[in-house]
Amino acid sequence: MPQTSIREVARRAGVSVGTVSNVLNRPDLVAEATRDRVRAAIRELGFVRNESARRLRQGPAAQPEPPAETPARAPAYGVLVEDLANPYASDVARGAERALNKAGRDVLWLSSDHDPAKERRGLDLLAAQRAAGVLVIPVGMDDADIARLRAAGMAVVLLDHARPGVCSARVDHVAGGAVAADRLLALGRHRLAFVSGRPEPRPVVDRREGAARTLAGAQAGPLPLFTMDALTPTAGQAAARRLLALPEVPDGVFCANDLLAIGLTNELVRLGVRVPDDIAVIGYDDIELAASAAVPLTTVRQPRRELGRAAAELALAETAEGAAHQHRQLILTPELIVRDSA
Amino acid sequence: MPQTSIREVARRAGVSVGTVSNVLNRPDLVAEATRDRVRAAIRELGFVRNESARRLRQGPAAQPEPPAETPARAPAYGVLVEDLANPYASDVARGAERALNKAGRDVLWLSSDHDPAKERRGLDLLAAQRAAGVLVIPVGMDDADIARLRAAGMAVVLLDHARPGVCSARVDHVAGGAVAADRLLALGRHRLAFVSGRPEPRPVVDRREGAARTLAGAQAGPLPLFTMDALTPTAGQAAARRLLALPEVPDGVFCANDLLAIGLTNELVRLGVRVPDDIAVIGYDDIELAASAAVPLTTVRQPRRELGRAAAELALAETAEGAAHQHRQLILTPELIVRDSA
DNA sequence: TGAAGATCGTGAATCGTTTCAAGCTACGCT
DNA sequence: AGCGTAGCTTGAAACGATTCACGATCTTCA
Repeated sequence: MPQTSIREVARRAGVSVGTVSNVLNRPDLVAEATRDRVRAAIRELGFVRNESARRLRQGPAAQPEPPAETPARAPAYGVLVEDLANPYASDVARGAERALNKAGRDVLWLSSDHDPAKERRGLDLLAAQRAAGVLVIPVGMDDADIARLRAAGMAVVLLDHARPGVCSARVDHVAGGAVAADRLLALGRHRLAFVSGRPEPRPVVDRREGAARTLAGAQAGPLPLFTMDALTPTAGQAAARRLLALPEVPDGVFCANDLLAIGLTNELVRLGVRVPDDIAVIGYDDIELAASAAVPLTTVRQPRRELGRAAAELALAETAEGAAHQHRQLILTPELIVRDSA
Repeated sequence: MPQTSIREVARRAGVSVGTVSNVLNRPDLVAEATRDRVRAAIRELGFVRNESARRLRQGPAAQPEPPAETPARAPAYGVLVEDLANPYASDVARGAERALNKAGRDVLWLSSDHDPAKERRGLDLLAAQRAAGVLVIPVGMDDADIARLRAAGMAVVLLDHARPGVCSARVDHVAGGAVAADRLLALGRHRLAFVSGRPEPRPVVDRREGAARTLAGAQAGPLPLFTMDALTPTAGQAAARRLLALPEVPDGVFCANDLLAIGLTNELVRLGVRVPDDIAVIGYDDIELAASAAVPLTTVRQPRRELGRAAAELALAETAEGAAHQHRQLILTPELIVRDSA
């Protein structure tokens, strides 16, 4: 396939390439008759602008967006999440996308599937494409990765993680863990358990630590850790069976996320355990399903949309300010949502 | 920011640009000492290849992937889904991604949010970037859109929809609706209802039609339609209340998807209705949550991963075969998964 | 010693678009 | 008639990487 170029459009319309480009980018500079002829040629030939050439020519500075035919566009932002199937991640990313779209920017999503190698590949892809920036829930990035992105002129914003010298937006998970623990204590629960997924990421560690510290402060018991193989409802079911098999069954459970908590609660109920009477369950995230679960879930809400929006704004600011940009670490506060499960 | 180019790397390493390019793409052609010098320069300068220039030069033919430094990559495929928060869509897309990754291709996700304008913008973005192809759950595409994509040299595969002259992969939703209806009839249910989301997409219409036809064939009653404002658990809750308010409460409900069915079932149970004894509920999709729901959901399974994989293979074939490619419409068969809810 | 390879490097041409100084017309004004 | 101006259009020079025919050196062997 020979890929129709601006040159052929020009020939067909009987004008120069410069004129075609003008029609595409500054139609007001072109006489109406000419404009129409060019537009017709574009349609007839099925011409689609080659963005690679455009970007190559334009250099890194690309402007927002003048009115245009085949829409001239600023480079897109990438959103790289750990797991597209996780409602927490996709909600954050959607919040970010909305804000970016509002600013006229396109968004590409990539997923690392918790695999550092895939994460790196995705980052390199964005860097090579000279994306405007990337918002990333990191799973294994190091400073060299960040340096490479910066070298490609990209803005970098970390989600749910912090690192000096890089913009980031996250919630205070230690505080989140603390409010969960407070709630369980207030309900008079003392045989507690923390259920989480396997390769403990920092945010989960923080939640546990926040809870554990609160318990310690209240002279309350320890917070044994139950590690499942993922943060999914299926893992939650397994966790329920594991807890019930314990010599001393807990009366309060704090789950690392809502999916886990929902699976766990459902399985408990199915096995005849009353929630919250026999066992109180607290989740984390407040995903949509938490409210409509069989036992509406008490949980620690993360302001996910806002998190995404805030991250998007940091990225846009970094892009706009260039070298003058001051990196900022945003920390939002999570909030306990009391429903039925605890 | 001046964006370090291959030229500066060359200068720093004391070689020509051609040699740097060779180090990048065919390192075996370069003497070891030179290679090391160039690699060092690349590292020191934080050089990142400009993919725009590469693609511009390479033209549409881009090859798979020789061993390389800064990985040279074939153009990516786009996956454009209607709604990233929908587990059906993300599972299909993940199946596709896995297959494409296995073939050494990168994948970018875009979401149309059910908005035809946003869909078009995403397609145009991919076309302008000269992506290798796109797998799309369409929400408003027309033939002109497809022509534009083709003109940009892209492979196009429709997911969950069919259209003459375009590759597609989907399940037979009429059959899916039929097995659901059969199940309800087998359970002796006759006051049935169909619950769905608002702007009825074709696949949902098909499900309903399959069910309605089966009922008609069995001389069984009509299948009244209840339209909610989305296919979400929250909408399912609302649907439950609406059904219970009916003068004649149904004893069997077929939901357009699992999220709806889960929300509906949970709300019914909470309101003291027994599922399936009082009301049997059948969902559609068999998402992960269906199995671990409070009342494990009887549902019509779509082989989502396979669907994605099949679509990916169609796309790869189209890319490989070029003009010789024969467009194919794949139709897979859904399967009833009996659990507790019906 | 000298010729034929083998091994490495070079540098100019190229991809498709944008940009911009310069050119061309037609028109109005003095 | 002469000049200035406004309105359009042109054509060539970038942008950064890849490619490839061609040189330059070095080995090897008669």
